[in-house]
Amino acid sequence: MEKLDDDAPTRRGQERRAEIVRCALDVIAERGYRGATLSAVAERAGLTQQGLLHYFPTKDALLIAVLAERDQWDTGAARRDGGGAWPLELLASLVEYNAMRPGIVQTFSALLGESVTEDHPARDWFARRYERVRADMADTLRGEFGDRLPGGLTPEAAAPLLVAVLDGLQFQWLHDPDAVDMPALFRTFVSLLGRGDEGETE
Amino acid sequence: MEKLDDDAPTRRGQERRAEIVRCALDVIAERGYRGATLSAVAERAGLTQQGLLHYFPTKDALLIAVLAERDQWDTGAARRDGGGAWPLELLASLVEYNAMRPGIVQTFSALLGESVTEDHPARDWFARRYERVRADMADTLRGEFGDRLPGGLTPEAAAPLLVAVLDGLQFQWLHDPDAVDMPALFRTFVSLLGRGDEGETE
DNA sequence: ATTATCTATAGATCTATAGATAATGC
DNA sequence: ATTATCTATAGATCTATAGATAATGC
Repeated sequence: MEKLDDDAPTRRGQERRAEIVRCALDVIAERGYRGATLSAVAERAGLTQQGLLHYFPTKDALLIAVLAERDQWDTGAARRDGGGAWPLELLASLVEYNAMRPGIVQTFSALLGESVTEDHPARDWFARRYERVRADMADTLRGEFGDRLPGGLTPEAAAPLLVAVLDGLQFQWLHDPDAVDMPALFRTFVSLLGRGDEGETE
Repeated sequence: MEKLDDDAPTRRGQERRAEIVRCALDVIAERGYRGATLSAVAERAGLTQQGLLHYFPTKDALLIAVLAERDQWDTGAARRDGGGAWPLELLASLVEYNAMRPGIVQTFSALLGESVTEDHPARDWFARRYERVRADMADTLRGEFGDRLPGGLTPEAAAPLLVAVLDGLQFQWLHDPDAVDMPALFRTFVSLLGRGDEGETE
């Protein structure tokens, strides 16, 4: 009595959509969202611009799919440690992982930058994401350390600083990967938070 | 025997140029560089798009003028403390100052984001700027604290983290100024660097 | 029938060039 | 003379719509 697809596109169609989203990620990394033309994305996916609009009726619809992809990515990362929470050590290894994927880092750094401009279609998404990430991070830190981290900060103060270091290091690293050892610097910051008086090697 | 203007434009012309650059800063804040059309900048400056091109022959020439403006700004800030150097306290008050000028913060955050994309005309400028800022900051920290900060970090490790916190907090603050107390959070970070075991209020 | 693509094209923009005209400064 | 602006316009793009055609799945 169950219908297998309600209005669900065919499997084939879903794969094609996913493929187009992947191409969009690439093109956004190269030119940002405003610079990413439908034609460029379509060409990379091997179809015409009008063919692309068959899958995503507007350019914004494509962006929404890109952001949804990122949401899943985040959820996946959170799930890997079991409970929507990131202990510091897991965060550090996430940064190591990111350092091997400059493309995806570049995509979302470019989008983050654009998103502060007025009426940008990803503006709300980033605002909400930050709110959520800060709250989750603070919860996690509180669960791990209580009301004070070893370094002396409250979870509510440490959370936005952690996020800031993550984002900020990405920009420096994208501009000069050889000069900025992103994973090592992040670990240095983490140990600064986690134990106030550990010696750090540069 | 001295000629007052070699090929220098008239005073009037220089003022007009400065005015146009200010308008460009505004429009970039609203739409980023790629989204900032010459017409929009021209309209804000009260002339036609072709009139604007009389002062800046290409769009990139206008961007270069915008970045030069920022260079002067930075130089001014560095000079305020006497020697191209920023002790931590002065940095903290710079952040307080920035928190009162969301427009300019937004302009350069948007440019920073765009600059990671390929062939962006500001790409080199940001890469070089970061290199210089990190080096200056490390020098300053070393001059102030020697080879170890009180919190245990080397100047070379602390410098990129400081820059990352500055940039990263700006994005969060732009997205939600009420939720993110940028100056307070920056001070918290500074005191984490400066003294490993001070109590922090949230 | 539905899905996947394509050709054709409308309707906006965008940057930049060419060349005219008015105003300003020696 | 030089500087400041304007009108006109070329030449590219860009997003999106309309409608045709081929392929796929019940």
